[in-house]
Amino acid sequence: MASTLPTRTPRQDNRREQLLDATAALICRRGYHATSMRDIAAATDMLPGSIYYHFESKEALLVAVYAEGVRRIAARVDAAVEAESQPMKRLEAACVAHLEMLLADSHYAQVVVRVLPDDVPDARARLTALRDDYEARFRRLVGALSLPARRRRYVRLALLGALNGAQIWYRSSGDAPARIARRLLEVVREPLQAAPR
Amino acid sequence: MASTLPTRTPRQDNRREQLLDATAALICRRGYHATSMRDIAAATDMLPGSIYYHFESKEALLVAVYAEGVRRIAARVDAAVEAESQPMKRLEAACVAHLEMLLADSHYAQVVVRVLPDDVPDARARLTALRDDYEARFRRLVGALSLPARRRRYVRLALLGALNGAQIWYRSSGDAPARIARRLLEVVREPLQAAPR
DNA sequence: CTAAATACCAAACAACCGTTTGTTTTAGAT
DNA sequence: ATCTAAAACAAACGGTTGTTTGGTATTTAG
Repeated sequence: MASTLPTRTPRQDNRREQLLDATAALICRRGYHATSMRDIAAATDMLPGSIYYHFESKEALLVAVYAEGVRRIAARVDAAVEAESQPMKRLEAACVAHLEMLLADSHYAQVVVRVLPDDVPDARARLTALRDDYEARFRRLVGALSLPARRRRYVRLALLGALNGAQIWYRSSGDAPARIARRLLEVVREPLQAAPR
Repeated sequence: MASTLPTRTPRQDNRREQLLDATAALICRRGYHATSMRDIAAATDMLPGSIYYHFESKEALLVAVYAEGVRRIAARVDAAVEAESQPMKRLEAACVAHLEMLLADSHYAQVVVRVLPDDVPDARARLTALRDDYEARFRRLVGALSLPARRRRYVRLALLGALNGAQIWYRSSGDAPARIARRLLEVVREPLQAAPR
């Protein structure tokens, strides 16, 4: 017990962060199961066993990346939201920030959406908790729109589904993430023609 | 070359279909990489090697399940759409059929949405082609709504994203798939309050 | 009835997996 | 300069992976 009591400050050449970066990049491109510890080691110029100095398991490494992903996208969204005051503008800012992180700026954030909790049964609970914590922001933002209560839930779910789905079809050659975000929000905001032809 | 020229009709006790069923069920629950050939064999009361009589590789097995998934959900959606004539009713029927298959009725259909083409690089092209073929239906259905041309694309993408996203949060204890589908379509159809508070 | 093709078993293959162990190098505090 | 903990190496562990090979019932068609 308490085998590492005499702890002094980490070295400056600590490569823990580098390890997280590489893992995020690999998992976000190929998925969790298709990424091996040896892949991660190679991307970091390490030997596979060395990773275990920093993380006790592959799963723990994933959870760390996932948590960092939530932290980063949440921070970016929060900052964007705080810059606006009108509820709809705040929601729009959140959507734009969310999608910029998800499509372009952060491998970490992409892992949060790409890795399904069911992919890693033993970490399922922790991953969903992290994700729920993040998505609570959208609950609040949609809640501020003064919609009928029973619509709120589906507006939020539709919006998040539409945004996250972009990860599948997005190409960097097309519309920029911010524009996509606004267009998708626009779909939810403005009515379709309701009359039959 | 042409090693299997003398082909006669398959036996009656052929278990190919059983194999596809088991694979669909397993992949839809745990994902492609987390499902091993031995898992599939066990679920079919076979030995792992025996699978290779029916499919030349694990990848080929996935592609077969995926293709069958597209076939089934497409058939169901087509039938539902044909029963309606008004464009919006047709789209609604498609959404309902899509989500019923995706959330409850078909493991095959669930595989189509759960397995990302990037999970299996060597089959990527075939999987995306199959998926695109299916989604073309929604392109046509949305196209019939007489929307401004530049909105069509994002309406389709938002709708499919919202529907497919339900696979993540759906619980059988909540709203039924058909109701969820109508609620999500409703979000796209009816305007949010646009005025600031 | 018989020949041939179907459908599977049984057993192994090499490669890869996540992880452990013992040792060595290296940086930072004293 | 010395000592210690941090951080990595080197090499292997047992287990699992997808797949192959050779043999054997079983069924169907002529």
